[in-house]
Amino acid sequence: MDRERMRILIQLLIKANTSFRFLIQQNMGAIDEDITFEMLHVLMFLWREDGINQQELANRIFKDKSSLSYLLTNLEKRDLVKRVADPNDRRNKQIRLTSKGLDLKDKYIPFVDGVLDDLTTKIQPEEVKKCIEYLHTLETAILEISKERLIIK
Amino acid sequence: MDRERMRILIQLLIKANTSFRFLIQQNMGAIDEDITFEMLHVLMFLWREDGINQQELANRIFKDKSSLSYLLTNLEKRDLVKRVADPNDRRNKQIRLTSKGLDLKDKYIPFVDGVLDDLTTKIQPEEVKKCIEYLHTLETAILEISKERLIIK
DNA sequence: CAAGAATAGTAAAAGATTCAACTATTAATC
DNA sequence: GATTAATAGTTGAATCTTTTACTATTCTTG
Repeated sequence: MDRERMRILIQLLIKANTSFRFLIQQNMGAIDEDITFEMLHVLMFLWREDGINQQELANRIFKDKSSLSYLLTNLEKRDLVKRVADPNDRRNKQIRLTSKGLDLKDKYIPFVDGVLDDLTTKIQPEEVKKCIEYLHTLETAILEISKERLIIK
Repeated sequence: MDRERMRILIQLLIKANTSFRFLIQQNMGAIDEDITFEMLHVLMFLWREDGINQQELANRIFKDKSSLSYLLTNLEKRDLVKRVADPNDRRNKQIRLTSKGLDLKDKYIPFVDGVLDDLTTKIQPEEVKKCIEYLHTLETAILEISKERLIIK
């Protein structure tokens, strides 16, 4: 019974994730720019914290470093970001927004905020808070088991 | 404040999803078979409901029909499934497990169940139940807004 | 200080996803 | 019954993700 419930929970996790991406991606078309959900995810972070190094950025958006490298290459191609060697540690690359990349902020933030606001009209604040807590518990559990199984191997 | 909370919730959703896939994929290597997390996801469903048509399968595992087509091609290549035209509606393809595909069940189900059981040792049953409820609310909200915005467009 | 270990980022290859367009088939409409 | 619309699945192209291996750089150890 517990296992079945957990299975249902994981399925819901996958479903909600897929649905959210779809929601954003489908409605991004209204903004006349050539970026995808994944690029937007990167940009949204940079709009908050420009100049962060690549590894930290990968950690913060939960992407593999090589996935991020690919995405950044595409963003550089569009002249939205620049990779800059970190003077303090030449293994690192800092990611900087270009002025063009910064300009997109005014286009996309109202859109994303609009979606987030729409969501808040359908879920009670207390529900959001609770959902965060429970999901955090789940995510922490997943990470712990990941570690435990790594040790066993 | 509400928007910020919602943002945090979405981030957690993405993170938990990524973490779960990683947990499964990393530990699948211990089973000496050449399948990925995504293929396993498909197989797990077929082990429960063999012979389902492709569209229904895509719906049930929340994948785009073309993604599923790609995955099924890979599973067919490995002789794990077979596509069979549906005699009642020739637009449809039914997906059937081969005996080889069925044999994998005994290898993978104990593994996946083990992971799910591990998770249940770290989260209270009541927490799982609540998490399902809240996540379902979130997912329903996402779908509703998707529909509303589709109508607006 | 030198050697070995660890780290950040890139690249290649394969798998996976998405979007748009297509074909064959079925359903709906007149 | 004929025509139009809708549906299931495939395909191509681009994007994205993962794993592995690599290089350059930095850190750690003796």
